Amino acid sequence: MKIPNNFSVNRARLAQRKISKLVVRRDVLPSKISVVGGVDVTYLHDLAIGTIVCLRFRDMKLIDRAFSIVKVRFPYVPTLLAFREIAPVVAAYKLLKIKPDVILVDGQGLIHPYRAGFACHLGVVLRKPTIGVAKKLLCGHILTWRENIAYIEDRAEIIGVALKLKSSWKPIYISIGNMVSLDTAIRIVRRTIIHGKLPEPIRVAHNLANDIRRELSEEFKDFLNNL
DNA sequence: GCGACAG
DNA sequence: ATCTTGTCGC
Repeated sequence: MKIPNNFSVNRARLAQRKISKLVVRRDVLPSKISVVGGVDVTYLHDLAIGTIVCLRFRDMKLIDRAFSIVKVRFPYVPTLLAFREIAPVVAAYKLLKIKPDVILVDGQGLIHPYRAGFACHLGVVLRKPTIGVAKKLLCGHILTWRENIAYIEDRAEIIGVALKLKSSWKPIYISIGNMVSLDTAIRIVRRTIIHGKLPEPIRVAHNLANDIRRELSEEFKDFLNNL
């Protein structure tokens, strides 16, 4: 698939400029978090499978989950990921019985050239606290390490942190999405990491998405093979 | 102009 | 992200 047309890209840039202005960088969430959400999106041909899970903060137990399957309407373009993934995630969010206090997103928040990563985009659209957790850096650079954490700076602005969970592992990159301060975002991410280097809500959402994709490809095996 | 570039 | 088994390393 090719980049849409310049008009769509320009519209997306204008939208990102507005979204970045709507991002709330202070804590506007309960002081005692009780439910943490996690989202992920996976693909099967031209279908996007969006998942969202709710874990009880106290013990990271799964208490609700939902998913949606929609046709992909936007190609993957670095810096425009949100436009590709937001539809399936919002659709899944609406199906939840229990709404999370804060949502962990697989991707960047403020660590984005226009300060409008997927976590910011989703947080503004849902008017919900969100946090971006990414496995790679999209922009900016790592400043001085203090223990296992280092700020990420871009154009003279601190936009997130790199966190090394094991000396031999590559760091993960944490940035705020909406309605949380960076300090709170770091605290929440640290408390939700149990296995591996990703927060439990994101891992569970990722596993759910993969399970659904496997079932789908199994169900339509013959049909898909003839494409 | 060139390179880099979340999932 | 996805196509994919064994395999190198902690």
